[in-house]
Amino acid sequence: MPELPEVETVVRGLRLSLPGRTVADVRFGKTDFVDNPAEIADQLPGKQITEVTRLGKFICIKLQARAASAAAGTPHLPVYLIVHLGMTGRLTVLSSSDSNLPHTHVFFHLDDGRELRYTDIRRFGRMLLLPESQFAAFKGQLGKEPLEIGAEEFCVDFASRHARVKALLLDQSVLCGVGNIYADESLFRARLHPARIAEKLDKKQLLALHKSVRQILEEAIRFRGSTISDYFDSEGKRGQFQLRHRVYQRDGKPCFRCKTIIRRAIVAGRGSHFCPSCQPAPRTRAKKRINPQMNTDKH
DNA sequence: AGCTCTTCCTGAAAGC
DNA sequence: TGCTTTCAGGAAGAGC
Repeated sequence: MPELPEVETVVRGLRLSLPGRTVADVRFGKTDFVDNPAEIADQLPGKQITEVTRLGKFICIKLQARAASAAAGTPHLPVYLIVHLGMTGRLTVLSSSDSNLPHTHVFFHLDDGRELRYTDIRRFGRMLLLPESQFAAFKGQLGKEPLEIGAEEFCVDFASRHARVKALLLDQSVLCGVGNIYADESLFRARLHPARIAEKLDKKQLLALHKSVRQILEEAIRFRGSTISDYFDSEGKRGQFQLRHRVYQRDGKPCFRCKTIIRRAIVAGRGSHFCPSCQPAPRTRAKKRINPQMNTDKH
């Protein structure tokens, strides 16, 4: 599923072909994942793409009226087309003669005859248009960029929280961009069990987590993301980082570090993969324990 | 504050 | 064989 490294890979690909292009026309299929399809279809034609950036897991495509039409009168302020790929979203630039992938729901016709297409099997993605004036507020709702946050800041943010460390890593208002794969891989590298309570971690552990999140994301970007089933970049290519996963979807297989069998359990509502030996479970209060291990096992 | 449950959606895989 | 059920998961919202 597209998380920060996958979205970054898509953005880097789009940056090679979109800036400078003008949107000629917009066509929609299903629109239940689009906030304001009519507005998008109305406002984008005639606007030129000036920038493609990433905010967490969001792709931000900045568009402006071209100089000539702006000079003609009506004030045309920049707008941002914001795209979240959800679970199965894909953005691809294709020639208009290329055949359609199934579940393609948005077509942006460009002035060079090509099309930017949005495909999303499950439609868990999201698309919206933001005027520039609302972009800062949108950005403000998101947590800090995991590749930018400093070690001290990271420690302060986590040490003040009572939540499970896995839940915090996934919380987009704390850190933006980390999803299930990279949360599990980061926790394994930092040797922390996903159910550990953040405020109970010591400084050394928090520093290790900060470092591993950053390292894992950087490595995953280098490998162009992870393709489990549905992720493909803007050129339709698969990622390669899934070949280097140490725990994600490796339940039942031996740990690369110690050979203990990797387990899967639900933590913070998400399937979580960990090595029970490298990542010891937090101490639990001695209560009536029916199943002394993790009582939420699958299989 | 933070946890769990539910909803959205489809296709793969398991169950019968 | 073929139909039915279950499940995965990012994010948001409800309820505790």
